[in-house]
Formats: sequence, structure tokens, C-alpha cells
Amino acid sequence: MTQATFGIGDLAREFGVTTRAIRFYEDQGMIAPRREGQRRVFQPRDRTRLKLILRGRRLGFSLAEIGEIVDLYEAPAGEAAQLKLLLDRIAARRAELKAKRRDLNASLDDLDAAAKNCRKRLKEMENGRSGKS
Amino acid sequence: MTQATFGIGDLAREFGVTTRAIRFYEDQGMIAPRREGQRRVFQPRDRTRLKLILRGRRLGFSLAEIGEIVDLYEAPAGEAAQLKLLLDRIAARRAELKAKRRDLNASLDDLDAAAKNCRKRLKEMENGRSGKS
DNA sequence: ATTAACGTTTACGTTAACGTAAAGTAGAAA
DNA sequence: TTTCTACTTTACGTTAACGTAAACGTTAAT
Repeated sequence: MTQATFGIGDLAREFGVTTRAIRFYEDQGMIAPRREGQRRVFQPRDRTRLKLILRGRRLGFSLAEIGEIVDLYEAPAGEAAQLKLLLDRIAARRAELKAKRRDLNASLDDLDAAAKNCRKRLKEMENGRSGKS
Repeated sequence: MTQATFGIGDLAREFGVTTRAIRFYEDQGMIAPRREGQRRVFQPRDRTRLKLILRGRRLGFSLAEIGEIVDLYEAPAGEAAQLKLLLDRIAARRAELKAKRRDLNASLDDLDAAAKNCRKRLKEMENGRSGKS
């Protein structure tokens, strides 16, 4: 069952981060859980934002960048001009991500080549040859 | 013409980093340019390593990780056991990179969905409708 | 009643990856 | 000869993203 609310410890356990990190993200204005008395109460929406934040981290974005990116995901309630501006920002981020994907694919290709070379040399050794081509 | 050697300033300009950063990478043992007197002299091989380092940075790896990864690219001169171990490490890094690519694709999909939603609302506004579905 | 489990705020500490002087060297140009 | 220009080392400063510790407040179990 998908719960309706979460404590800070629940989310910390689920995502493998410390409560300190989560509080820090709140400090930075990246999430804004409700309160029951003093305690933070996280809605599914907050959980989703946290998930997006951590995904951004894994991709090497700074928290500042992540804040901007995550805001792009949320439904806009603005004028046409605002929406157009939002579309532009989305396009810009998409371009960034695609560039990053090119870097990633290049790295994968390089590792692939290294592995092939490695296997080639292994075969050469099995066949008793010694040189390198 | 592809040059045979480079000064630290050449590389800094070409890759858009400071000389400080390049020296720092040397301090960390990630590159080892030759010297002419005191001055660093970079071979094409060093240049390539630097390029790989910066690509790793753009992908959000720490310098420590990048050092390990870049070493995987270089031709091994070891025993069969060493080569097998190397292959394992390459496979592990490849898995990491693929996971990162999944994150990246997910982000791209999310942005795509946001853009579509945005365009839909824009069309609705053009047609004078007001609600949200 | 007290211990445990979970949460809170406040505040100082830490690490990575450089930035930023300061002070000196070495060769080329004016 | 002085003055650039490009480089060098040494060393302290900075920022982001938390870690860690202290002191305290609920709620539930023993």
C-alpha cells in the first residue's frame, strides 16, 4: 500500500540517506513538508521531490541546479508568457541532459574498447603468442 | 596540425579550465607531464587523460573515482589474472554508467512530459478554454 | 518512573576541489 | 637593461553538502 504520509525516518530509510540530508534540503527550500506540532510530515508529493533530488545528485548536479530542475517538473499555473518561458527553460535543461548523455555514451564506448582490448590480449596469451598485434 | 607537446596554458585554454586545476590534477596523481627544467610539458597522452578527467567531472564523478576509471582505459601489461581482474573492474564501471544513463533517461522523460503538459495548457488558453482537463 | 525510539533545533567540524594571492624564475622583446 | 609573458612553488582561503555532537521534547513500552 502506498502510504499517505511519511516521517523523516521513513524516507531516510527508503532512500538510503540521513535525516540530516533531508533537513538540509528543506533548509535549502527544496522541499517543504508540513508540520504536526514540531515534527515534519511528508506527503507523497514531498517524497517524489526527494526522489528527484537524489536522482539529480546521482547525475552530478549541484543542489542549486537541482532546485531549478525539479521546479520545472511541477505544473505551472501561469500566463501564456510564463508558460513560454518555462518551455524555454525546459528545452535548455533537456539540451544539457542530452549533452551529458553523449558524455556518458562516450565513456561507455571507451570502456567497451578497453574491455575488448583486454579480452584480445587474454586470447593471445592463451594461444601462447606474445607480441601485441 | 595536431601538436606534439603542449604547455599548461595551451591545455587550460583549450579545455576552459584554470592552470590551477590542471596542477591540482597532477598533485592528485591523475596526470604526470614531463618536465623541461621546471616547466611542465604535456604529451598528447596527457592531453587525452585531461580530456577524460574533465568528462568524468561533467558526469559528476569525484576525482578519486575518475582516477580509477581513467586507469581502466590504459593498455594493461599484466598477467592473465591481472587482465581478468581488470575486466571485472571495467564491467563494474560499465554497470554504474548504465545506471546513470537510466537516471538520465528518466530525467529526460520527465522533462518531456512537463513540456507536453505545458504545451497542452498553452493550446487550451489559445482556444479560450479555462479548466485543466 | 524510567528507559527507548523517534523526533527537534543549534552550532561547530569536515572534505573535496579548487580559488587566490605572494614571491620567485626564465626566456623573449623593446 | 628593463619589462613582458608565461611559468613555477608555497600556502592560506573558500564553497558546497553535509557529518557530528549536544541538549532537548514527545510518545510508547517496560
